[in-house]
Amino acid sequence: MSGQVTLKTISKQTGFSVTTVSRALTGYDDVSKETREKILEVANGLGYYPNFTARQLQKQRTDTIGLILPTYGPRFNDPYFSELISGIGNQLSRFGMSLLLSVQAPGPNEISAYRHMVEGKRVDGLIVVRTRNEDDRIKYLLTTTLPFVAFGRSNVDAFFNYIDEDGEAGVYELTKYLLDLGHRRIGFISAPFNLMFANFRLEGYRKALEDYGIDFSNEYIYEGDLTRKGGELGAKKLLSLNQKPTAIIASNDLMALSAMTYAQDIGLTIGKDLSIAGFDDVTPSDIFSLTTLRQPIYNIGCLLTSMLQKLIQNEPLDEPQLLLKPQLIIRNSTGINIDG
Amino acid sequence: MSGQVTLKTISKQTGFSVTTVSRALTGYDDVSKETREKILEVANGLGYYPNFTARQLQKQRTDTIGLILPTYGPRFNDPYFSELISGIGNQLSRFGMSLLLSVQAPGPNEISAYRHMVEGKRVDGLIVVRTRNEDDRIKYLLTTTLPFVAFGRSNVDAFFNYIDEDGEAGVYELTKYLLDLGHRRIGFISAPFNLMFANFRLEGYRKALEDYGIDFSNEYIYEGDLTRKGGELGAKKLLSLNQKPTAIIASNDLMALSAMTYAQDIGLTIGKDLSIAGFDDVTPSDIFSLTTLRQPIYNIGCLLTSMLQKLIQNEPLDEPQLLLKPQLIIRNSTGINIDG
DNA sequence: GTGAAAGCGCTAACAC
DNA sequence: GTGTTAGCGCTTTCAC
Repeated sequence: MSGQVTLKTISKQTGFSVTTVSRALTGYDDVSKETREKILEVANGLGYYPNFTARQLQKQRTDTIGLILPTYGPRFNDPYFSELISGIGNQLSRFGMSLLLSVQAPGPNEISAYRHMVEGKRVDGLIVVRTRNEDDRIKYLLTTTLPFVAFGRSNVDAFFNYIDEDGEAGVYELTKYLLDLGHRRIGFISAPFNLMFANFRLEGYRKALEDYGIDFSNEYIYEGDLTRKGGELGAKKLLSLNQKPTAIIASNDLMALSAMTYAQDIGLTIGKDLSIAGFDDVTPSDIFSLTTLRQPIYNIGCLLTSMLQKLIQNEPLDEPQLLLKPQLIIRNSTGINIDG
Repeated sequence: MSGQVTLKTISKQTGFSVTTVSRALTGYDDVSKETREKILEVANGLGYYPNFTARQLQKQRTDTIGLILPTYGPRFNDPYFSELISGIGNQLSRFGMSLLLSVQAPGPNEISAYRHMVEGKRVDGLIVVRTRNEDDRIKYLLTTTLPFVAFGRSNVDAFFNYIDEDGEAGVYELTKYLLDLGHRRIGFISAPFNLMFANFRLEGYRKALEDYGIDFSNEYIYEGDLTRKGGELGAKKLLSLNQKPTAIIASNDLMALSAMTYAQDIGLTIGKDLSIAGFDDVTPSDIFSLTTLRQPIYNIGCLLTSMLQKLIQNEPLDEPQLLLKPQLIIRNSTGINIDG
């Protein structure tokens, strides 16, 4: 590996000490102009590039943040994550930082993946996504000193920084909108109940019914898994009830879209025989003209990252816990209830 | 930072030298059983975790591979990348390796992003995706000694390892299928021509026409940008020709889907008035019943990664240049030509 | 202004 | 078996 150009190489070549070379290259002003120029010239000629690892070790800083995607199965088709990553990546690059990405399904190995990053000192901070009930990852991170930001709240007994969508308010508004259209039997295809956002969204639904004096019935709730399959099964179950719902809300667009497909397959006209709404407003939802609640996921990725960057720099956060209001996007998948 | 537990801490605590501690913990067998047990006990008690950076520096190995996503604009909604990342991530985790991810649009800064990873010695290898004509990234990597694998071929004057889909064969088959359905005017919404796969796919189209004795006309070709917008514009242009095409092939599903939407909006029935086909078979394509060519992107991610792992280990590759045949998936978006 | 020396935390070559 | 020594490439006191 004689090809490797280090400070030592330049030092030998120029006659200056490694220290001086380092200072010249880093831009310290206590190096004479001549020296600096000479060193820069040689460094450029040799194609010097600082060794990141060495710098990290010395500085005890990696300029890298970590993200562990909690994905099940072989794929994560939910466009949710790709938009998020895009936002994070773009924001990071503005500060010359990098992203260390892992893919690890929730379960016994998950915390190991976090430990690996945290205790192996691989990252300066972490972003936790898709928070859960009494989230183990957050509990773990709270025992460490590593800065982190969560996308989502969690019911743990301690303060932590997060950004979240106000799913409750969003779904409340959506449900009210459907109620105002005359719907009285509204099905709900939920996300897994261990996910925090599932409960908030369901709560918005429950409250809206309550405010309209309509009984909440478990029959109308289906716990889906956020995948297309889940949406289909949910629609199947709800639409086979004696008292079929005239509208269905799904906890994410992916499930809403497949519920829609299922309903169409059994001959229902969406927006007339059955209203369907989702949550997220990811890519194909507008093509399907799906009524939904928009989360600006790309922006949230940026925001999460800049929050984390501030935490790492020990700068104060103006809003350590940020609750964003999703925007109700009304399209053609919902309409007035024509069913008695 | 007294909290940091290092080999030194354990060394002091147990009385053994740092070396011995290191060897005991790494599992060398030249440490006595007693010593090892004692050391392990103390290490566990203290919650020791090896410092990754230090290990990297010493070993001159990062156990990390790099991926720089060449995305334009604020978003990359193409499910393509998320599936790829998922495959890469899962394969990496099997070997205890990590992924360093960057997001960098093609352009003057792109090579800097590569240099940053390569010359900063941040990764042991790289995956290059979405190869281009005379791909600068590949040319650059060829000047280094870093192992890399490309997803896609490129017309550079040197050998390199890649996996690619045989887009030419795939589109040839698809075009023939449409020709056999009686279509004679077939539009083609291409990917940007600087992308290698764009040309291969177009070539498959051209050859099939040739084999059927049909003139190739530039009028029927639209250079799209792989986004939804591009598909819409392409459909608009092609469907406003005097001699409208009766079928349209798009270079990816995203464009095919939005072309489909556009065509529906102007009153055409897909599969009857107009046949549409895409390429990729990403998530929502089956919902739309889009005829397409399937690329197993998740698997390709796994394959790319295991190829790269072998290269890094200096193991021989059975197939250093792998050309996969995409699978034609026929759905309802294509049908016989009813137009004279 | 510049250099010598120390050290970040780890591993490896070589003694004993 | 275990310890000593050296070193990965860099930054940072602290002298001079």
